[in-house]
Amino acid sequence: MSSERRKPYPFDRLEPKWQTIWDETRAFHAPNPGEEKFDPAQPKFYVLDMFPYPSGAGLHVGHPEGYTATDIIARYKRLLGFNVLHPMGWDAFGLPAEQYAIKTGQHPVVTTRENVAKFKTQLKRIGFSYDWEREINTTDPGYYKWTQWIFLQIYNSWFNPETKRAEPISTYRGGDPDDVRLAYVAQVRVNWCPELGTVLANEEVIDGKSEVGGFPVVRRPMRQWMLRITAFADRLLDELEGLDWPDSIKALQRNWIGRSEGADVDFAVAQATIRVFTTRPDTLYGATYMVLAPENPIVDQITTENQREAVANYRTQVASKSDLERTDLAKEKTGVFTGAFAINPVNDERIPIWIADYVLMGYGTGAIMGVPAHDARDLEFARKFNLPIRLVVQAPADQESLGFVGLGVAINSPLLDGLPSPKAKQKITDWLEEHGVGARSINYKLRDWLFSRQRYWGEPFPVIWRDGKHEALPESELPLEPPALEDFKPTGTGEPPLAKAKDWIRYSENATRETNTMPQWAGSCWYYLRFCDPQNDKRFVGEEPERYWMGGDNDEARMTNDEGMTKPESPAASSFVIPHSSLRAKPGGVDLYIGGVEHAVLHLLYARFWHKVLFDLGHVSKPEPFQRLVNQGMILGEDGRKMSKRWGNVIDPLDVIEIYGADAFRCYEMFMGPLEQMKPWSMKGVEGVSRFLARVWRLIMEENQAGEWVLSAAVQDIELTKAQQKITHATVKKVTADIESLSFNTAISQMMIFVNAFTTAPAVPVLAMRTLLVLLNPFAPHITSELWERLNLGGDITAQRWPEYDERFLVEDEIEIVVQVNGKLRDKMTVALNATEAELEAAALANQKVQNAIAGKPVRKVVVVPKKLVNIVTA
RNA sequence: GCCGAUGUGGCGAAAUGGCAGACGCAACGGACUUAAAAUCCGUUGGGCUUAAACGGCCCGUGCCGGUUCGAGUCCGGCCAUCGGCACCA
Repeated sequence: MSSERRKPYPFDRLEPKWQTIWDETRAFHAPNPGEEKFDPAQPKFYVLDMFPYPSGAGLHVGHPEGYTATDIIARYKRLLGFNVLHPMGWDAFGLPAEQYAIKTGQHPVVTTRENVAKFKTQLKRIGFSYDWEREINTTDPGYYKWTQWIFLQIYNSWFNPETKRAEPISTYRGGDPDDVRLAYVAQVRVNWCPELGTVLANEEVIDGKSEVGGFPVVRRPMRQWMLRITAFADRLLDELEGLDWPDSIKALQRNWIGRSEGADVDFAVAQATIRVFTTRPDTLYGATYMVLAPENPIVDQITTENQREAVANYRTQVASKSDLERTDLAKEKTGVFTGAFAINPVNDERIPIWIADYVLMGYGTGAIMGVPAHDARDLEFARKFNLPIRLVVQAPADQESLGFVGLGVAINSPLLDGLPSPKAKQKITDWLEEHGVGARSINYKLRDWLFSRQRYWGEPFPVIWRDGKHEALPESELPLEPPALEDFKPTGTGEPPLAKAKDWIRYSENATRETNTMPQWAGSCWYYLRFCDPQNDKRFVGEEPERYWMGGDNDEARMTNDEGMTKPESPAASSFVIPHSSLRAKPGGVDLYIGGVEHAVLHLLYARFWHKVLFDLGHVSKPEPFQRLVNQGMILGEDGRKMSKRWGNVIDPLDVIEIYGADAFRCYEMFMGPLEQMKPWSMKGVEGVSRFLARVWRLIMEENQAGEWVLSAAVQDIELTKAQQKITHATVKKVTADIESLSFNTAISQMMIFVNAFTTAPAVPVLAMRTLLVLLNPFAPHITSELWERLNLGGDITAQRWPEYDERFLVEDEIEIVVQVNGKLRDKMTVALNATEAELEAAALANQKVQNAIAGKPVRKVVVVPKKLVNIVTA
């Protein structure tokens, strides 16, 4: 051997070999309905990864964590006979790609092509079983043609509040349809990022900085394209219920949508009526002042002459503050009296009207009633400006009523006294409605989606402007490709780079093209649909493939057995049980979607929104796109810190594969710990898993005199011993159940136990190896394919059926029983399986250690759990 | 402040309310080897007892309480760490 490290088994030769074979035989191609080799008798399973941005840095070990999990599921499901859709593609439009292009001074078309090639090579080297014939790229005209087409569907729709559905704009019977379109243009205070030269959605701004790059973001009014996602707020909220998603993600989405129920209340002022929103109408009697947002236009109308200057100064001061400064909680409350008064409708009290920046124009009505006794912010404000404070809610006995913000009992409120808060809310709201001075009301934190960007690398809007009005580009003109620009950098002024392409802009004599582009999320809002039918040039997805892969109506073909894995006692009963599957086809959508938690309120909310529009318009068969969602946990560096260039702790998958092979890499990623948990990388851990695979190899292969690997003489066609029989069936049972529950770490543990048990055996039964190889195949596809071939077991391992187990082989004649005294372990006894409870009790009481522990005390009770334990309770 | 998640050996972690620490890493001891690597076998939560071994005993899953014959697991209350939201009325 040379200085090169000796490989524990020849993964460096066999892994590329099998990858080539899989490519050449189209081993993982999933035929669509109607296609050759499509088997309609089999149920479908759609298992999807969140497709990556092909960044210049290539893969890091975080990417393949989720990808390996989905690949194991895909391979496992195929072995169970499912038609498995397991695709991969590239989310290549958007800021990261464009920033990279600018940084490297290359055109994004070039960098994207290179980055995609790099990612693809890396993914292939890990041996993922993607159906590469379905590969898609959001920047291909053949793809974004349909992104633009879907935009037009949205543009040509409105949300009918009666039906609570999106409907074609032609059904709108009101005035100007442009007022109700789901895609509209509005002058809004946007998040403008000077550094990136573009506006950003609320979801893309974190702590006043851009999510991409971390650059400062300022507020600035601009005319922009918006998508009316708020119309779907209730459905986006309600339909979360039925989804099999982590509670934490559901909570994040609920939080982001931020639904609040309450009431609008009208306060009369001299010149007008001011409406406030409150979630606590039951505290109306406690309103001792009113506060308007400084930007509220009504301020101009009501401000009195001698307060005019102070108000103007305050408004100027507020306008100059950044969002970050304004929302700084630590700062003191500020505000100015307008000189005006409002009348509280419930008691005709005259209360002063203030303006203060703790009231936001963008939420509710931009006006609040100040109830200092029962709101922390109002209390702080009232104390600072010496405004009156009136208790109107009695707190529970052990708590102070002043500053109590929970639910209590109404006091000092003539109409409501003695009522618990929820009842009081109802009563006062009814009263407000009866008197025409208020109504039930619901508000959301969710804002409409700011959908345009002043960047080059995105889908151009299929929209033209004529006489100051927008109109849709005819479908026949899709895809609308962006102009080929030499200089595609942001202009910095807010004018999109596309505006530089004078010829491109000019659509006709009197019409010009829209020059904004769509945000990076557009392509990822529907890519999972395109995977169903990626080459279709007539539709965004064919109806039949969409129904098959995204539908949920193939119940009759489902592989389920609700009896689960429990077995009847009688060996005469059917021996083989197909395990209960938590991964079975559930009604509708992608059956399993794995990706990072960072998309909780971005991609996952946007995609649900688009999907619902498409559903309402009859283009897709189910209302939700992703039935089951799992987030993989972040992988930290060996030092326990987040991987980053800064710490020099980034692990490159290819470096690991070079030394230990792709199978070891895959297995280690899964062996580290629970999929959803954050966990640190450990090269030593990879080595351990690599040793395990090498033991599997040497169980079947041995080196001859010439240093060649040949089939081991120990492998023989012999019967399994009883113990081997048992561990084999136990392993099938555990590995199957663990894959179903995505507990890949313990599945691998069980296979290690299995291999350890056979390592010492004088002869290795080929039958046991056969079972092991199939079980291990989803985890380590290369080594198992090679060993399957070497053992000459017939066919390709990917065409085998998943092994079944027989509960009968798991039971023993004798079992070990735990004996406790007062819940403490004292001894273990081996007893016959069929020992009666009375026999168990007698045996336990006769036990010497038990007698010692009892020490003559009277026995009060004996608990017998058959096949498990005996617990003796003394006085 | 609100919402969510997590606390178990030296480390990654296992444990349908029933033997805490499976499996792996690290460490230590042994076999093989001229030697090393690789491989194989063994030990390994803490403490007490014992000359030593065997054996025996006590303690131990963030903290305090509760339910139970029995709690890492269920319930109540705290603490800590991480993530999200945050003047949202």
